[in-house]
Amino acid sequence: MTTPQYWLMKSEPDDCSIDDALAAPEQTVPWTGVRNYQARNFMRDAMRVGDGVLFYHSSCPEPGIAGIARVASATRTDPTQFDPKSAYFDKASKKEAPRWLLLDVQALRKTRVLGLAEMREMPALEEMRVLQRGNRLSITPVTKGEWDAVVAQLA
DNA sequence: GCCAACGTTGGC
DNA sequence: GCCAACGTTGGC
Repeated sequence: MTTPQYWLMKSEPDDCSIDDALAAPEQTVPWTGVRNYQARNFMRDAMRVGDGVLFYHSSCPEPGIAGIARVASATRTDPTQFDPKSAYFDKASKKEAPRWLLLDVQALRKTRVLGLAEMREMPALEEMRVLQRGNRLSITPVTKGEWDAVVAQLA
């Protein structure tokens, strides 16, 4: 039994919002489109079923945390890398050695949006990975302290 | 649309 | 292995 871990996962709401995830079967969506090795390695090497996920809306009018979710599966091959019609197609990825993985994310509840500006005002989030200058990772680790502070702020 | 910041690619 | 050029991310 390992201690639960916490993550923040960015999604463009035009692509998959917290509402979309809640409306999916079992409130679960395959997290397609991760095309960054560091983020992939988090999924493959560190994320475990049951880990907490802050569901973050990016590239939208109101960026911020929009819901709470959980990791719902281990990793498997992301099929969109082999689909020439997909925006996530990767012509350099070979079937016999897929580069990209996904895992399932289960939405648990929608929250009010905890916006970026409000997050930056929270002392408990001062060192939060996603808020660091220049961060572009779509999946970042969240400490228990940060998780608790976010959940309390949303309550 | 702008632009800062970063990751990846590819020539050498 | 270096590093310039390029593409992408993502807030504003």
